[in-house]
Amino acid sequence: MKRKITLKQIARELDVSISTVSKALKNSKEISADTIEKVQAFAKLYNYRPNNIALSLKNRQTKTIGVIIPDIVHHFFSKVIRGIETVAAKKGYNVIVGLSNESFNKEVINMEMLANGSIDGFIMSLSKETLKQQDYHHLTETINQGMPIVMFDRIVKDVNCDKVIVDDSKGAKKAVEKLIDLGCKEIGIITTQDYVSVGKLRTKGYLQALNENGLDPNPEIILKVEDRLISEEHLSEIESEIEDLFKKNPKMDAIFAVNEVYAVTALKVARKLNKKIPEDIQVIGFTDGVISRHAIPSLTTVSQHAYQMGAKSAELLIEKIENEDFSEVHQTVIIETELIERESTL
Amino acid sequence: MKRKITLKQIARELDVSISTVSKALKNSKEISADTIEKVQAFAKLYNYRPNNIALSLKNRQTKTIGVIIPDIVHHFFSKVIRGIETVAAKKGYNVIVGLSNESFNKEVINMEMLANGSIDGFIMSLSKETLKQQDYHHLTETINQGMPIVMFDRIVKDVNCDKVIVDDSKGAKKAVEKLIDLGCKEIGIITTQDYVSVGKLRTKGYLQALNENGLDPNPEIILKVEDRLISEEHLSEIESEIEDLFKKNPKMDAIFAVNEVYAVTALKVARKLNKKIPEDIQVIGFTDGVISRHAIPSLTTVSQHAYQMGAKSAELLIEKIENEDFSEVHQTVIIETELIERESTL
DNA sequence: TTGTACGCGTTATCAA
DNA sequence: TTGATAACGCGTACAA
Repeated sequence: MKRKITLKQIARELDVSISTVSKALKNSKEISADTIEKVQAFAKLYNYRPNNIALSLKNRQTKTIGVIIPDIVHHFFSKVIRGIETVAAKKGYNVIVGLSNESFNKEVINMEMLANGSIDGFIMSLSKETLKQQDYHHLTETINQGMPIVMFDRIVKDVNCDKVIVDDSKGAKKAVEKLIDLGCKEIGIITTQDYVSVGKLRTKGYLQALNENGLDPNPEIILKVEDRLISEEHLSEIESEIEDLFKKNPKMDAIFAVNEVYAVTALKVARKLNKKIPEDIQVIGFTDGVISRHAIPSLTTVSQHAYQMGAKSAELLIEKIENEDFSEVHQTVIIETELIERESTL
Repeated sequence: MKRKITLKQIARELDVSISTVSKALKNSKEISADTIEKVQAFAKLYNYRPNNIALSLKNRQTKTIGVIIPDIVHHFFSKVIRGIETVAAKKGYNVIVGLSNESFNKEVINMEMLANGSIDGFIMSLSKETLKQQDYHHLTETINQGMPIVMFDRIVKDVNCDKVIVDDSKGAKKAVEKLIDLGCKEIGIITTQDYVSVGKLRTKGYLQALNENGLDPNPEIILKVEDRLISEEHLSEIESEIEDLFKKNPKMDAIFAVNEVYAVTALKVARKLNKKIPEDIQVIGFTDGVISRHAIPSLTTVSQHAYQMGAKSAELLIEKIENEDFSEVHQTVIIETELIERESTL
């Protein structure tokens, strides 16, 4: 029930001034050994801790990082957060999380809420709606107010800030090349609508790999799944789109999927149609999460190193926060993807 | 580059006093229409927003909730967070996340860091180490300082605070009864070591179901997996423990697993040993996450309604924060589990 | 060696 | 109708 103790209360109890207490707690040599001991003993007894809010106000920095992501129930994003949190904790920062839920409005509201002094900088990945509307005023405004931002994964070029991305295009290309190496001739892709930047880039890599290897892209086996929230209620609709793809293209001998859910759904459809994996059809997915690891057969995937993306983002942001000098130069860090081979490829 | 604008700056520009500006922005009728208009126009132009930190200091409340969990890369916990965040956002609260990573020390450090004014209350689930050591001084101390705590899932009775749990024992019992109804006679369990409270309770429910149905528990088919971090490097060791279980008990016709990973690993082992699911062995897991949903065959599970647990926790906490009167009465809310039937049972 | 005064940004009370 | 002042909790330059 008792409220936290303050310098003022200690000062009153001990009949000294507030500043004496403050100094004594910091072992200032301005203060006599006697007083120091007395004050520290008392402070310890009452478990005194300076009030973070007061410190924030005084120092004009909160030692906390704001993270805004579209969704937290998502292996990729939660792993990024873990990376952020680890680095943040190491450097004495807290992490405050805002969820946009893929909505532009929630993204804006969350940012405005946090930008008014609650945090020292943002790490964020854009919502689909934001990407679609191409409205980035909330980003540019906070940047103009001198608050650093680091964007990761779902970024946008026009905004002038640090960025951490994966080479989506190259990662996809490597995956498709792997399939080609394994002898596949008719490689299908299950991807998203074009406005999702990462989906577009992965499709680009897919096409590049085909071209450079003298294979003609076949529009019949390029499936751009209609947009809806991944993984929840619409799974069965996605499934039937994929089933169509399989049925109409019996000669297809490989699938590259731009995310886990599409990949594992392909697995499911294949099983339903009595196609053996990897013997009849080989499958590679993008994003290495629990679904891929625990799928049966386990999925070969392109790992984005989500943890490293988070860690790197946090490093960049904290560097900017603590080093005003760097505020003009922005860098884009590319995290290398890695092909993790498992059972869904030969 | 420009720093956020403050009342003081507006006052200086407009050559009025700070308090006049403050009142004008609040449409106080103490202020003349002229002044109000002038001030508001200026404020709008410069996009004035009150500084949250200053408000927190003044109002002695931060409007943010601290959440401490063992791991965020975990479907259950991230779903809880989503529930917390939704309710928090609706009531104007922010969510700050601390990860204990199953370590007692990190849990304590995180709490101390946040307890010094950064937040208005905690929502937390204990780390395994804390459960093991049974040291809860960090909880009781913060409670004594008047900061409300809501514990969920991995709770402990001795601590006097609001709690949100699932009826683990009952949920497990229902699952095992289902298996019995389906004709299973030799139902094995894959569970954790006893100090993990939820594992112990689920095992208890399993035993109850057997007893009440006249089945003798067979210690041979009760596997308490050695403790290690789920899901990461030690998967193959868990797998071989489970494989042993299967091989030594060929008559076993069902498995109840206390979490998703154990359940899906059982699936894998069964496949390896050419046991058909659900024809030869039926499987039910606890915790309804992506792994279960996307497994092939998809897993019948006991859903804990993680989202509701988070939402309820947030409601309880905010009620305590905003209603000092309630601070003495603590309640324990039990969220009903639900059996979600899928392909791994007949 | 200790204390006073000020500032961080805001609001509330009271005085002008 | 407006403004000065105090207070939230802290740290520090400067005065005593």
